[in-house]
Formats: sequence, C-alpha cells, structure tokens
Amino acid sequence: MNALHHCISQYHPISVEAWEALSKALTRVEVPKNSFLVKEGMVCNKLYFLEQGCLRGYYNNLDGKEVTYWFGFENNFITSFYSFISRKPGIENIQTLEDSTLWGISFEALNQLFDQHHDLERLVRIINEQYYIRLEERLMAMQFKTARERYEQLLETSPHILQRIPLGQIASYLGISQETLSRIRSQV
Amino acid sequence: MNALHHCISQYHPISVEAWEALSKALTRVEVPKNSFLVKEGMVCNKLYFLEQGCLRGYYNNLDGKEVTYWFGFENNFITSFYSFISRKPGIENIQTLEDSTLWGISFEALNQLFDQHHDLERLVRIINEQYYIRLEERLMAMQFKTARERYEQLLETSPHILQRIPLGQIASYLGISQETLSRIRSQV
DNA sequence: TTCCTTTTTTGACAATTGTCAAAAGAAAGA
DNA sequence: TCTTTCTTTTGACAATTGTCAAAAAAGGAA
Repeated sequence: MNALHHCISQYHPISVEAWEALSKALTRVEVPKNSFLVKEGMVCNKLYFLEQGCLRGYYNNLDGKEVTYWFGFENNFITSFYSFISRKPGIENIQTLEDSTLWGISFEALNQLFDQHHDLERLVRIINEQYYIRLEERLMAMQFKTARERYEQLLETSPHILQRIPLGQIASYLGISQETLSRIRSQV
Repeated sequence: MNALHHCISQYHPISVEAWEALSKALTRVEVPKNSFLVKEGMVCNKLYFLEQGCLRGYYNNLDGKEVTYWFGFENNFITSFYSFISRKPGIENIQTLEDSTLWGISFEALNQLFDQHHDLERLVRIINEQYYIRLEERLMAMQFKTARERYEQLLETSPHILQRIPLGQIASYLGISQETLSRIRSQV
C-alpha cells in the first residue's frame, strides 16, 4: 500500500483522514498470470492500482482478432474506463500478463469517499487529467507518425514494454501488423 | 450563458450558489473568424465554453505542415489541455473557423472555485471523464480502422463537420492526406 | 460580372504497410 | 533431455496510402 501512497502524493497530497478512509476501502487482489480482471460484456465495477505485475486491455474486433490498446505496469491505475464511468457493459478484456498484485476499490465506495473527502475527488480529477494528457500524446502519434516513428518513440519512452510484452501485442498496440514490426525492428 | 447552464446540467447539476459564483467568474469573448485564441509557445490560461461558432486545434509539425487534431463546435469545452493543466507552453494553436462567441474562465479563478464549491470540482471531474471516453474512442478508430472506415464513422457521428470544415483540415484530423480523402469521398 | 484566391479533384507513380504461408527460434512441460 | 507449443522472422505479393504536379471547381472581392 506504500507504493499507492507514494504514487498518490506525486499527483496531489491528501489529508491523513482521506488516506485512512481510502485505505479501509481498498481490497488487495492477487491474480496469477493469464487470468482476467475484466471480461467483455460485464460492467467493470472496480478501479485498481497495480502494485506489482503487468496487464493489458484488449478487445476482439469483428475479424476475430485481439486488439490490444493499452498496457499497465507498476504504479498505474487500471480499469475498463468506459465501463467503470458509464456503468455500462464494455467490450474490453483486462488480462494479467504476469502474476500481479493490485489494490481495488468499487465504484460505489469511491463515490462515497468523494462525498466525504473533497481532496480525494480532487486527487482523482488531477490523475484523470494526467491520463488524459498521455492519451492525447498517443493519439497524436497515431495520427501523424509512421509505424517506424511510433516504434522508435516507444523505444525511447517505454523501453520496459519491449522486455515484458510479446511482439504481437506490441504491434497491435502500435496499430501495425506483427510482421511489419518485426521488419522494422530488424532494420533499426 | 443559458447554453452553458443547460450543457452543465446534462453532465452534473450544480447548486445555485455554485452556478452564481461560476457565472461571475466568466468572461464573454467574441472572436472574428480566423483569429487565434491560443498560439504555440504560450501558456494557455483559459478554459472556454463555445456558445456559437467553430474552432480547430492544430500544430505545425517538423515538415512545416499544419496538423489539425480537433474541432470544437457549439456546446464544447475548449482549451489547450496540456498547457492549461500543466501550466507550461504548448505547441498548440487554437483558431476560429467562424465568428465565434465563447465564455472563458482563468485557471486561477477556476481553481479558487474548486476550493469553494466541491460540486463544481465534481462537475469538472465528470466532464473530464466524458471527454476522456471520447478521446479513447478516437484513438481506437485511429489505431484499428482504415482511412475509409474512419471517414465513414465521421460521416455517421459528426456529419456537421463535413459541412463546416475545409476538406484539407478534415483529412488532417483523420490522419490521412487530402488527396486520399478526396478519392475516398468520390467512391462512397 | 470578372478577376483573383482558395479549395478540391485527378493522374501518375512511389513508398508504406498488410496478408498469407512457411520456416526458424525460444520457451515450457514431461 | 526431448517434445510440444508459442513466438518471431522471412519471403512473395497485394492493397492502401502518400507525394508531386497540374487541372478543375468554388468562393470572395471589387
């Protein structure tokens, strides 16, 4: 839980009371490799903090292919965002790629905490904003960079992904075919 | 200002006091076509609500080309998000594509309101979340759909864009060349 | 209207990326 | 260790998209 406290304080420090209330609402979750935190068709009711391990979010597109659109690593917040926020079933699957340890909080508990602790809601607003900025950067790369440039950017900003994730999933994340990524990689 | 109040209430109703405080902090801004709300290199200090008109956000990439990455229409919230949140100079230009009427609030004023009105901060958190979901959908389209599919999706979800925006800017927004978009359009 | 500017379309060709199939390599279990 | 399975690479070819240049069309101003 220290990792979460440390992570939080980098976004926005919260009061001792808020932290205590939050701690009480958290559940520790240990999940072995290749299991599912969220499956398509269900409403995702939990927001997680990933203490140890590695996950991916993916969905099955119309051709029956798995489409990976994010990876989660240590100190990331994890949820099926659309489903968690809208309270509707999502198309997303969240799968552990390694044995993972997470802390989870339910939607209801989180919103109760928001009512009681203004600073907790501020924290979440600020975290959301930072995640928005990251998403925006990713969109811009996707829109205006070639496959090679996107791969090189990934090498620079997130080299750990390359060491922990199979190539096919990285290719999907970059929006290119596995064969193309393999060729790009051999020519760098 | 009615448009803003109506828009807000669709996200999250706020108290009368919060609305009054917010109203007082807002400045009406009228901007003729082809002027700039934000220019690259500056810190964007305002969050806007677009009452009437139409804008785009773009930046100049390394090749000297203008890269459009969003459009704003009536009832949209507008800012140079990265710059407004991080308080750092951004690379973004925000330009009016039509004569436009907006309501603006400064970063400082907004944050003061957050301190005084918890429900206003909640409102903004909720709006942020909805904008995050939209961005996520756009990223997914960019990652896994062909140019033609992205154009058809735009036709379905935002046909008004096609009527109000020059083709070159739409092509840029879709991440394709103007020539390709022109050809796609002639074949639909 | 007429001229001038901007936007859109078209053609020819090149570059990038995808698809399918097979081979090579690496990892995991018996 | 030896299989078996999963992952990555390679080849051949096709489809998509981009680039450059020029023509056509549309829009604005005098």
